[in-house]
Amino acid sequence: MERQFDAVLTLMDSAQVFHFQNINGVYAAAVGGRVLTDRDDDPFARDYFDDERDYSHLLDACGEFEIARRALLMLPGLRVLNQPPWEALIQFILSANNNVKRIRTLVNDLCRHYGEEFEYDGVKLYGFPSPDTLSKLDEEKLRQNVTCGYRAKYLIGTAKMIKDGFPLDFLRFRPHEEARKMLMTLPGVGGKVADCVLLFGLRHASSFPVDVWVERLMENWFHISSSREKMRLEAIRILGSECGLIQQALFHAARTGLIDIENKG
DNA sequence: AGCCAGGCTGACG
DNA sequence: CGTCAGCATGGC
Repeated sequence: MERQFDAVLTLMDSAQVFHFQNINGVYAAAVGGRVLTDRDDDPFARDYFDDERDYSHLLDACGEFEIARRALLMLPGLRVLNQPPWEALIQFILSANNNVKRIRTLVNDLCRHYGEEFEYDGVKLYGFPSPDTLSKLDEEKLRQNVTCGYRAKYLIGTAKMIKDGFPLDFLRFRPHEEARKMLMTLPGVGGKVADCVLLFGLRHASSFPVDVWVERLMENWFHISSSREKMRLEAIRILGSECGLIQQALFHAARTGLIDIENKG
């Protein structure tokens, strides 16, 4: 039962999730209170890996966005994950103003210190700490164990709000922009982080995160040198209801140099 | 050495 | 509404 998705690209290199490991050629992590590998074929796994979705028609949605078509063609095995919302939220609070390598370090340190321990093929795996666990941490100790700097108070503050009843999972069923505004009331969650949580955790495929790479790409290829917010709305308008899936190809191609973001050669 | 990284917050126009 | 300094840390 081979999947058509590229496990290395999606789980290791795409910066949607940061705690997967290569264990003797199997890609594994603790997800949703269990061990999950790219070989699993149960309902949870199929949902997480977005197996049911048809990605082939995304090319048709690119419209005037020629560079998006190119990015998609270069990355046929890239999938957008359906992560547990809390896991996406924590990872992308840590992502703010950090590079991918360092995000991976922070996420793994957080899980190793405070998450539940699992094992796969003799290797220990760690899940994400619960909101309850995180909300009780001392900020100084957290910063000692996980060198996340000023983000420590965001993690703890957000965990407290979740524990106090913030309806995180429910936002999956609310309209995109309403869910986005709600997320932005959490400490450490601005527009960009909210968009990533919507896309990777809350199944809002119409979410279009604009980070520094996508911003540069849109400036140079569309001469839209405006705010990230305007870029976001413009991308949604052009690319439509699954623009987030296209965004992942654009982001990865831009960040890794697969496409040249500097000049429109 | 110094700029940059999947930005956010609060202050100030 | 928009702009902007400050922020922790480490990669390159």
